[in-house]
Amino acid sequence: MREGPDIARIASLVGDPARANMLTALMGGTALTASELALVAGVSLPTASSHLSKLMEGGLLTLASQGRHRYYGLAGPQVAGMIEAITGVAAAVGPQRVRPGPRDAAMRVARVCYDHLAGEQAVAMLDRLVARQVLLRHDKEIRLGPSAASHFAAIGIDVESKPRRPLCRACLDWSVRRSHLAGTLGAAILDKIIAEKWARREKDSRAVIFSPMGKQAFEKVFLG
Amino acid sequence: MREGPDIARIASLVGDPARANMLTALMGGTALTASELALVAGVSLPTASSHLSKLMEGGLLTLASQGRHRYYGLAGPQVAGMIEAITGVAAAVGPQRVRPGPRDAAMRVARVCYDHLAGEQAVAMLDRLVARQVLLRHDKEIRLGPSAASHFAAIGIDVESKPRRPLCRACLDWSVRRSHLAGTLGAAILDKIIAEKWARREKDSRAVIFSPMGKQAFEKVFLG
DNA sequence: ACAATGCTTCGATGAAGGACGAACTATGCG
DNA sequence: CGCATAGTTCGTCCTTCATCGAAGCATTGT
Repeated sequence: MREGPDIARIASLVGDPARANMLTALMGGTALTASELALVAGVSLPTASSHLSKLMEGGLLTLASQGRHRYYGLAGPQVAGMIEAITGVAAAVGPQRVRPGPRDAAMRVARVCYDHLAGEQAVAMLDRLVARQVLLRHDKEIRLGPSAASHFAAIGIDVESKPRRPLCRACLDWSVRRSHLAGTLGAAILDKIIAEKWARREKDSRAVIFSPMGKQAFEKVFLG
Repeated sequence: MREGPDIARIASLVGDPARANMLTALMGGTALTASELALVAGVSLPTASSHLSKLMEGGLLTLASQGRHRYYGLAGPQVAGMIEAITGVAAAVGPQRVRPGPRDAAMRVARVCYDHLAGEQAVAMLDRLVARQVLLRHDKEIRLGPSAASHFAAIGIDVESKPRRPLCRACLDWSVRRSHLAGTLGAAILDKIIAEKWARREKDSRAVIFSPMGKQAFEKVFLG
């Protein structure tokens, strides 16, 4: 009636519980098939298919067909950011729910948030990096400290080249209610954790499980 | 079914056209009465009242009763940020709409975005401040340059004291599709513009109309 | 070629919720 | 006190849309 972008259309796409569950599942960063998404959404395959075509039409998802599998993924960081923002409001506004965070203990400790690490571990990591002044923080604004380049280079992460996406971003952790590190640096650190096999992704979940040795290594590098 | 914050509940609140219009109107930053919101939403008063109580229950609005008037406003910056994020996705995803930006030409030039300035003027301002290195920008991250303190002090804006909200933030402008300046600094600049009477708020709209002299003054200070 | 798997389309059903008019409550004004 | 204005509550209508079973396509495997 008054305005350009059709915000109600987008919001109502997210506003259905089945679709919201799908999108939340896709925040794990990996693309999923229609059947998997039907499972997490708790609906039948036809119903899921209908939801998926709506989300596609709304531009929130991308589709990669591989043989008879069709992998759906989030359309991009902007969409992920929107889901994050909505999740943040929902978490802030909804302490009427009994459980204050993720039901699963493992999810509280460490989980994937689109392409970076979230949960207690991630919050502790950002805290420590800021305390050691590897990163400098003013509220939501995070930038590299003087020792950042050498610190991250030592573990094989390049922070010198300027990527198109923001290098550092604060992302409000909805279980701990404090910020963790997002952006390309956050993504690179998660890659590192998985590549070094310090932790593995829990199947069908966003949870990230550290091995005892991996936890030690992670803490040595990031919390030491 | 799987998860903590009830994101579908929040999103579905925004997902109704009438409510979306109300929230968008409240992005202007000023609280509005139920009748005014009924008007912008294009619904009858009873319908609006029903929507408003739902938004209240969802925690998206605050209410200030003054006599027989009840002023509804956005619950806070987090909610505003969420609306922004949704608007961004809707704008990015919805070029199927014929008009690429706000219908109203004045809205394209300058408008209020919750508590700061948006539109062509605002985008030009950020560009210029970055070009002059008053502000330093790496993608979404904006921080103060060396000359920022003196530059803003000269026009009566204090950037030294650290506020709780981020001082600078990039906010994607959905009409121009480039960033403008948000955060407390963005808000302070808008205050300045209004206080100096360089521009006035258009009634019942987010549009900001510069006077000829005000435009000159603004351009001298921020685009000069 | 035939079966099996993965997914989509079709059609019918049912429930949720948005719409408004009328009646009710509350505040302000003369 | 009585009238006007602002807003909410109630009851009812009606549209929208999520849901599922069954059937239809498409791709892979034997």
